[in-house]
Amino acid sequence: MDSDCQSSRSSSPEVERRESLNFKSGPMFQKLCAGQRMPTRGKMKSSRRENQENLHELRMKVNSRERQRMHDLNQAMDGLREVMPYSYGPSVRKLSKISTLLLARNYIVMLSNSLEEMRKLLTDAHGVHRQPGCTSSLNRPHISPLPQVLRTLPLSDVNGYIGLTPGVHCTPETAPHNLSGLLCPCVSCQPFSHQLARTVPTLPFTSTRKQ
DNA sequence: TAGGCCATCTGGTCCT
DNA sequence: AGGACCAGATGGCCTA
Repeated sequence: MDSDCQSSRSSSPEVERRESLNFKSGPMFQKLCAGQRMPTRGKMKSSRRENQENLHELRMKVNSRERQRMHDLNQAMDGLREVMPYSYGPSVRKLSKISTLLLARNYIVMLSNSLEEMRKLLTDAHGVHRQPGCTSSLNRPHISPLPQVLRTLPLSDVNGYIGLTPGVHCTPETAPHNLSGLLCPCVSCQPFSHQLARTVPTLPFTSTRKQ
């Protein structure tokens, strides 16, 4: 293989099997072969075989690049998982891709809010007046700006920080839910958040679990 | 066993 | 022309 497989499942056997079995019966191969001009009878066999080999080689090259591209994408996804406060711990299953993206989004929102609160506190502390046009909210409940600490906390504490507790059951009637200025991940507030519940059972999103 | 997640292949489209 | 990107299809693995 031209690259190491980063996933838990080895890709090599699958790749070899598919590339050897599928290609020559595949639609692309058949189409391309059908489109070839027939050489003179004497050279027909060797020429056709050459074409097939070239096409096969080309296909293998394209497949390999695509595989590498997806591996790079997965590596980036792993990098994202590493900086998420939820994603480590022996008892926590690896986040799915969709869960990673949704949680990352919420995490960014959370950090942004923390930053805004921090700015507000600093502004208040130093008696600096707001600039015209500043939209920082004044009536939002206080959020402790402790993202560094957050990363070392147990999951339950993190949940508490972002306003989610096990036992909170969101309903469509009460949406949008107030999570201290954060985006609630329940199905009522976010269309795709239900996937979190299924893939991350240790997170307190069980109220959105699909039955 | 059904459904979710994933890796891979493939063909099309866009870009350089 | 060749490579990157994308989305659909397919099949394997895993879990509830």
